[in-house]
Amino acid sequence: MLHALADPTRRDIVTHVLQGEHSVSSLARRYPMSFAAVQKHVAALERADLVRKRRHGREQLVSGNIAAVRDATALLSQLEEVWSARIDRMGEILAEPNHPEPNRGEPI
Amino acid sequence: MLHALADPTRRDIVTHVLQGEHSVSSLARRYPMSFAAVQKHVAALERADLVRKRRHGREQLVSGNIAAVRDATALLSQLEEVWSARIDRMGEILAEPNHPEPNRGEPI
DNA sequence: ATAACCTACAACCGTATGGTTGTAGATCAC
DNA sequence: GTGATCTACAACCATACGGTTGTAGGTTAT
Repeated sequence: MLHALADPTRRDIVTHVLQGEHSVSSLARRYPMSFAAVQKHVAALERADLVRKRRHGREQLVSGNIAAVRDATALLSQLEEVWSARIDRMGEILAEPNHPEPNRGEPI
Repeated sequence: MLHALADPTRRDIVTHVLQGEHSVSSLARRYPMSFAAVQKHVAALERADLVRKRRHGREQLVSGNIAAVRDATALLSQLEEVWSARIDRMGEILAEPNHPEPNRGEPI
């Protein structure tokens, strides 16, 4: 899923379809690559559930799935939480009376 | 950078080195793959500046760069902002008097 | 000095990725 | 019906990815 968002073209596609539905071909016109290439990008986003498709006559309308984007963001936020948890622990340790030397377990 | 975080092993490495410094070999011991493989992962994370290395004797101590993680999170958050901006616009449009049919520019 | 350890890097392999072109099925406009 | 359009998919290509093994250099311990 993060892999799907790692490509700039795909992020741009997600940005646009989050603002409203777009057909695959109208999306394809925005980028300097073939229709098939954009179609593959959309398929990759669809596989990651970042995007949904809805048939409308001969065209396929693509829209963004905000929930999946939030999931991705949450995943990264977890990393930040780990970091702040470490900071908290450091605060606790420093708050303790006569704390030992904080080496990495390698006694001198 | 998102690509660097797309791999589960690399995310796990980031998680650990955000909590404290670890040598490359001690990291390697955590995963069911060769030392060289883990070394490559660390190199990829270093290229994305998600991780820093510091020489200490014969070992190389790896630590996490929280700023880069925040940048990645911010990048995804921008997508969510686009979404909420759309919601806001929808509110405005609905608030307008006699709004026209919101088709996609294809007159019937 | 020798052995053990940590790291870096190159070479290789199978597979996935991002792109292309081409073909074919639906659907719409005329 | 015919032609234009939108989509899907297969085949192909070059490159990158994630993994392996092997080699070599620097550091520590004995």
